[in-house]
Amino acid sequence: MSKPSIPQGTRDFSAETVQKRNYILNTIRTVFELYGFQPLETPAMEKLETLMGKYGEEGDKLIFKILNNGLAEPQNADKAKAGFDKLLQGKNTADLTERALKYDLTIPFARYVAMNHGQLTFPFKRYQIQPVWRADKPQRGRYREFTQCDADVVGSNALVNEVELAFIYHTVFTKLGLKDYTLKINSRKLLAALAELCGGTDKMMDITMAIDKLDKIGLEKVKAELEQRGLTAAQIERIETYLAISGNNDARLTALEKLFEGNDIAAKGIEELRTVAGRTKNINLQIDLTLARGLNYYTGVIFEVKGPEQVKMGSIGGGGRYDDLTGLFGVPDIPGVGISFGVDRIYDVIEELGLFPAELQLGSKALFFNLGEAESQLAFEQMQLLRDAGVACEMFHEQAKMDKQFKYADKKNIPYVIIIGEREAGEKKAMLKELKTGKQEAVAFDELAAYLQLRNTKTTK
RNA sequence: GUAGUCGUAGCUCAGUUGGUUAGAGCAUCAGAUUGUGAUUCUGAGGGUCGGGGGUUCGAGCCCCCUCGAUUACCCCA
Repeated sequence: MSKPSIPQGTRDFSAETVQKRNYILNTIRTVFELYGFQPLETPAMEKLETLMGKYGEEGDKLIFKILNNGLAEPQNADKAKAGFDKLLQGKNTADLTERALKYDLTIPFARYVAMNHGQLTFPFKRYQIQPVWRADKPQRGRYREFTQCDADVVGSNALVNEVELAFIYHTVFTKLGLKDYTLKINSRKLLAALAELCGGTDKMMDITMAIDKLDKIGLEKVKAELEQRGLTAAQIERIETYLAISGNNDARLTALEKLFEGNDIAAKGIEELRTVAGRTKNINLQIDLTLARGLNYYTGVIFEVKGPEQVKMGSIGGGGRYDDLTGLFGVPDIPGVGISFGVDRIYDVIEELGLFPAELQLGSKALFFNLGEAESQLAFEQMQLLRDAGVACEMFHEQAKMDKQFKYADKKNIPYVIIIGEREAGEKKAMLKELKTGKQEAVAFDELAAYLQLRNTKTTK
C-alpha cells in the first residue's frame, strides 16, 4: 500500500489553522447577521442539471461530477456503456452521472429560492458559509475544495442593497485588520452599452474578456486581442476612449456621461454607480471600468475585492446584481444582488501579512503536572473544579519527569502549569507558574479558578 | 486542459561523469541528574531516495508513465 495522501488541491486543517479560519468566519458571520442576513445551508451535492450551463462552457468543465451508483448491475450495464460512448463525444449523460458537487453557493441558493418562493418573505436576505468544489488546476490561492461566504438579497431592486453590501465588505476587512484592500465597482450595463456601440450586444463577452485583462497585459495587447476577436479599428478606438477614462469617481462618471450620451442602458448604469458611490463616500470604493467578472448572470452593479498590493493574491471577493437568476429555474422576476468572500485566500493574505491576533492559538489554559498516584488524584479534583468554572485545562497523562511535562506544556502553547505535590497538598495550595515569564507563586486551592479567570480576558471579542 | 521547474529521515538540506552498506544539522526517544524547562554527556530509533516500469554488471542520479507540490497560460475565490 502506498503512503496515505489526500486528493489534489484539498487540505487537512490543523487545530491552529481551524482556529484562525474560525476567526475569519466568525467575523464575517457576525457582520452578515448585523446587517440582517440569516443563515442557509444547502447540500454538498446538487442534481447535475441544476448546475450545468450556469457558469459558461469553461465552468461546466470544472464541475466535479459524481458517478452514478449501481452501474455494474446487469439492468444498467448497457445504458452505462452507451452513456460512456456519449461522454467520449463530449456530451454529458445522466446514464453515468446525475449529481455533482456544488460549484458555488449562488446557483444552489437560486434553486432554493425557486423551490420555496411561496413561503419566503421578500426581500429575502440570506447568508451561506459552506465549502464548494472546482476541478481547477491548483495554484497559489486556488484550491479544489474551498469555502465561500455569500450574502445575497433577492426580491428587491433597491440600490440600498448594493450600498449595504459595500459596507459589509468594508466592515469585515476593517475588523480583520486588512486595511489596504481595494473594493472595485462597475456596472454590467456600461459594458453592455459599450458593446452596443461597438458591433452589437453579441460582442459583449468578447469585449469584456479582453478589457478585463488590461492591468495584466497592457493596452497594446488588449487592442491586439480585440482585433483578433473581430472588432474593427473604429470600434477599438472607441473602446480605447472608454478605457482611457481616469480620475476620481466623479470625474469618471462625468466622462462616461459624455461618452455614452443618448444611450439609455449606459445612462442607467451611470446612475447606479453614481448612487452607490455617492452613498459610500467614507469608505474606499473605486469605480473601475475594466472590471468585468466572469460569471455571465450579472446584469447590474458588479463588485470585486483585491487584497493588498504586496501579496499578489488577486481577487479575494466579488459579487454583483442579477436580474433574473431564479428564471433559470422557472420562477421569473426575482431580482437580486449578492457578494462573496474567498475565505481561503483571505486566510493566505492575513497569514502572509502576519495579521492574525496572537491570542487565537490558546488550547488549554493550564497544565496540571502529574507527580505520582496520590498527587495526581488530588490534582484531578482541582482540575475538575477549574473545568466547572470554565477554565480549559488538562493533566499530563502519566507520571513523568518535570522536564518532560514542561516541554509538553511549551509545545502545546499552554500558558500556565500547576504543580501539586506533597508539599502543596499539605498546605492546600498549588504552585502556579507562568511559562512565558517564568514567575511562579503559591495559590490557595479555592482561589485558583478566580486567579486564572482574571487572566482570561482577551480570548473573546 | 496546455507548458516549465521540483520531489532524498518528522523538518531544512548534502549526495562527485551512474560505482561498495545513502549522510549532516535540528527534532524525537532512552539513560545519567531528580521539586522547576537550560547546558552538557552517553546511547538509540527513524529512509523500499514520491509510486510504477525500463536501460545498465550496477540507478538517488539516465529514459518512460503516474501521483503530488509549484509557476505561467486558460479560467477563477
